[in-house]
Amino acid sequence: MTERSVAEVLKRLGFGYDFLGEHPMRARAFSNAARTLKKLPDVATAFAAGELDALPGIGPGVLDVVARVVRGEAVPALDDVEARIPPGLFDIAQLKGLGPKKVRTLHDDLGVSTVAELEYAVNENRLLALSGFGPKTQEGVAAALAALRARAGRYRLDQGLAAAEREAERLRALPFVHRVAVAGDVRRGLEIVEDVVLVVHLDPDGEPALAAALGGARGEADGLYHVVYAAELPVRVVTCPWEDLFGVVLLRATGSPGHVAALEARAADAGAIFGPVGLYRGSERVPCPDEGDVYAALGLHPTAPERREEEVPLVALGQSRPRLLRRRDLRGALHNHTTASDGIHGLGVMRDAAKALGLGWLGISEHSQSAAYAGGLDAAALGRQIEEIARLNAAAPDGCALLTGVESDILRDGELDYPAAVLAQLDVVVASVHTRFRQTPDEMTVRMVNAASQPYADVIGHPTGRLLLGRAASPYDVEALLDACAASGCAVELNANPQRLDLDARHLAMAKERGVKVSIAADAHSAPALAHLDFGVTVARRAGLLPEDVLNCLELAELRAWLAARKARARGHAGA
DNA sequence: GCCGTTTTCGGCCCGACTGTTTTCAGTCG
Repeated sequence: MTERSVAEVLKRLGFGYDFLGEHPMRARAFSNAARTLKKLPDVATAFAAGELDALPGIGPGVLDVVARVVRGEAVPALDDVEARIPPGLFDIAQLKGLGPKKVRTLHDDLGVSTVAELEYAVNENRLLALSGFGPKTQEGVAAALAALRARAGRYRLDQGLAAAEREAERLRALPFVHRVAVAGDVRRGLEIVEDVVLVVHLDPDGEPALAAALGGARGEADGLYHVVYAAELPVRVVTCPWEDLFGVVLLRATGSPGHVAALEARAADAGAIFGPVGLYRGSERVPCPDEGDVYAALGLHPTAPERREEEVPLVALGQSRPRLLRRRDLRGALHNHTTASDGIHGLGVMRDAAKALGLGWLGISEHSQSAAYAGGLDAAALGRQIEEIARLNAAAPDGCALLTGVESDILRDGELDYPAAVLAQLDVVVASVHTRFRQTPDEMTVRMVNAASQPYADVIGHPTGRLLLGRAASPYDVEALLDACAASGCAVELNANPQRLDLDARHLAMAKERGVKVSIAADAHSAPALAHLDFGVTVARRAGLLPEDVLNCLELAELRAWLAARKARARGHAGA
């Protein structure tokens, strides 16, 4: 039912060849290609545009696989590999700490071919006897299995949003459907969702036909029918039989329960009833074709979907309310990568893509020298990029301005990865942790506070290091980091990659309280990935951020002034 | 399989970490 993505197919080929031990270098080639294409949000579009062959590590063999996957055809090489490897082993290979070699041992020496069998083997301590395995390995596998169970049925926002849009399109194509809207946790922009909720206005007798068209199960709750079916995610379609009820149904299907309860209480205070099938004053139903009609009838400003949480108060008409950040407030974005480190597009392509998104400036921050695996730049390579950026800026003075920078690894004690003289040449320094995630919380707190106090650190990148449904946030004292940022003037990043969304909304609100500026970073490793900024705006809105809280909203000259002030402070620091 | 101031063969990101070993393989970032 769910077709595999191009990157997944390539990854399976890579693992398969590695597991079979026949073509180790071919395996690496496919694994590398999978990693490269993962940096593109939409491989099919890039393939259709003929943009893939230019990418490093993408040759005729990989392109052939991509073409087949995009066209929905079978991939003979994958069929061959999958015919020779029990399917469960591909799942086991996803577990942290288990690579092709260890999976091979598990299979050959223990007869394990499924996740369930692996769990059973772990419970019986049977991994201990395997060569290359020991108590720590078994503990690690047990933890990875627990993490796998914990994320079952949970999806990232980008996955939920993509599925919601696909399913909404599908519903709109049905002749008896008049209007479709995305609701639920996806609409409120939760970083992790469990299902997709859609609201449809359809013919009064259209609901059985809807269930038939979707192949779903019918149900009924609070006087409304819904249809439940499985797509990439579980989908629940709430049906709205009357046009002037749509606002009510959409509002209630969007939630949160706490927000809906607050609206119900507000209605009750005004002697009205806000229920599942309408807003009633006495026996009269108030027509509410849109959500705004509900809020207006209750004497309220509409609450943005991202702010509809229990702890966010309703705002009465006549009360002033701050205007939340919008996408079009963004003038630029920091922290992006090019082919100079581990990005897949060059400076010119990145700049043009940023301009096409309406951005007037774009910060380039490649990996630093310690990050050899990501093609980190030494001081000389940084110097060459600074010159190239100067040339590009001079050649197109009216285009999107490129800012020089680096994403410096934060070393074990919080120091940056270059001497001050090198950092001083750069427009902006983003400081991020990429190694030694397993320091104790106290050590990590000291490390992060030190990093935020480094004179040349301008932004702390993806501050907790979490990977959603992958790696937990580093369990250190984020408030101590924010205090240090408030003291030093260092900004914090909201990494907008949907796998990170780091900091989260709760911590961003704490940053705002302290007056710490937020940098919404695409952390783009390809030109199309700049679009991830949209997710950043969603999270920023959930945190209640305003344009004035966000560095991206500065005009180029204002940003340069902010950076220059930090540079002057750093020089003073060095002179002291 | 991909790639090329190493260019049609012969290499292939590389250092750190970890847990396992008894000198290092496997995995990760």
